[in-house]
Amino acid sequence: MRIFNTLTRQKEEFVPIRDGEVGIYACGPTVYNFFHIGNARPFVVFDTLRRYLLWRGYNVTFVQNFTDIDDKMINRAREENITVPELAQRFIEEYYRDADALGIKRADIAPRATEHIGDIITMIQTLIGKGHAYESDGDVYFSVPSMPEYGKMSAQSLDDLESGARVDVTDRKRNPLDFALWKAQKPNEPAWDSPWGLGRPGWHIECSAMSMKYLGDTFDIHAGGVDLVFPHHVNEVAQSEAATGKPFVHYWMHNGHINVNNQKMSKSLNNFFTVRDIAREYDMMAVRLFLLSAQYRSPINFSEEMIEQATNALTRIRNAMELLLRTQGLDDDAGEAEHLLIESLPIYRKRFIEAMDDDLNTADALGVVFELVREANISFASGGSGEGAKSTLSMLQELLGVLGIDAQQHKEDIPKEIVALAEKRMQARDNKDYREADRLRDEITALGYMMEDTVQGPVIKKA
RNA sequence: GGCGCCAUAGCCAAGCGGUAAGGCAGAGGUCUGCAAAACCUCCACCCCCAGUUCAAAUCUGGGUGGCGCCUCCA
Repeated sequence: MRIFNTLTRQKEEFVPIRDGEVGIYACGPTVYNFFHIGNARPFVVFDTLRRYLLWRGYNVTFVQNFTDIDDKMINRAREENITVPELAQRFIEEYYRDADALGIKRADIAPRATEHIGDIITMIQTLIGKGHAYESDGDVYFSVPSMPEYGKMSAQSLDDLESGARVDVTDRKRNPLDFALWKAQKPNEPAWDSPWGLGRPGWHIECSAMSMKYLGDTFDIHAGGVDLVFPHHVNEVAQSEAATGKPFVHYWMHNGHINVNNQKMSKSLNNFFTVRDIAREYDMMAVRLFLLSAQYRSPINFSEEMIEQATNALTRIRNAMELLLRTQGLDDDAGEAEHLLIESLPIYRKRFIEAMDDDLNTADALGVVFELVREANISFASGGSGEGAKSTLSMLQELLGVLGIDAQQHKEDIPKEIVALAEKRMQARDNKDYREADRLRDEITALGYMMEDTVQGPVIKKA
């Protein structure tokens, strides 16, 4: 597999540190609110990466943190008049509710910053001991000039950064670029005891401490949104490598943004859509399909129209799967088209792999899936062998499963009254009383269901 | 000001030197009692201008237009 590595700004062949094993750390949410569709992109994209690597036979350890202490947490807790831990607990639960709906597998390890204060303190002590950090009035800062390579990943030299520095200038810092590892307690803030007095960890240090704790000093893949490259990830690299003297991460992956009207979606512009709100109106699997419809590094525009397009595309997949499902019960002879399709199933798999191997090109991979859908429709339109339908369906499900798209229509019980109406309609139809049949179908439609007459008989679906 | 990214049909989106995948929408048709679904056909001189090459959407240079990062941010 080839992965675009932000470190080198090019696609590189992915070679894991240990054969057959992959360690991935993905920056998770700050749990102070519902997450928006822009937040959802990395969750879905890197979940897809994980699923793909697992499918290819790797033993994957996937770590995604919860940031449960920072300014946003403290402010929000105050507004809500609850404690920070209460806020965190609530939005971790809400995170899982939305993430589950999007088909995001739960991380193998989901560490919380507040549960790793000890690890963080130990790491800060190491940095101070090695001369890469210093205490100042209860704060601890990382000394950026102590790492000459600083900023390499963001393609910015120390000089560039210094000239354009817009960071807070505090007299506690020796250099404006230095960043906080530990922040002394301010009035009414949650705090933990430390060698520098009461305080709390800075943002960047938690990811370094937790990722290395669970994945080792050097691990394979670290992922997140592009906006995290600087300063978050740059700082992680600096402090981690300063602490261990070893390379921190081999491959850095960064997803592009989701825009609204070609503008970045952000809280300050107030143009964001939470996944929770979208879920009220749209199928979450369509949302996932939308998120995977472009290669993960390119920016994509969010709009209702895009979700509707994805919804219709999803329906096309579902229709084909239903056709295959119905055909499974049949015992017709396989036609020529079917034979050809069955023979070419491995080719679809191969093309799918080629697409995914190319830096997780899900857009291309989806193209392969849709071609398979069309061939399935052609081959099984008027019957076919149950066996053939079964293998086609399982290939389709396998590929969709890698993308995390559960296209299986969830079997809902059709209410008895609807079934009764459908039976009456069948009788009317058999009697060639089409007027009555159509009237009954309209009635069913009005009740929120759909009737379709297929080769295998009538089908009732929820509209 | 510094550092990057992008520009393919009405809307999305692959393509990475050999003559434009796929999805949505639209038009016509086939099938069907009618619908629906499905299938078939149609719908792109790849932002502009130069250059390299037998051959460029694909490489180079220059424009133009959009976006991002440099500050909390997925």
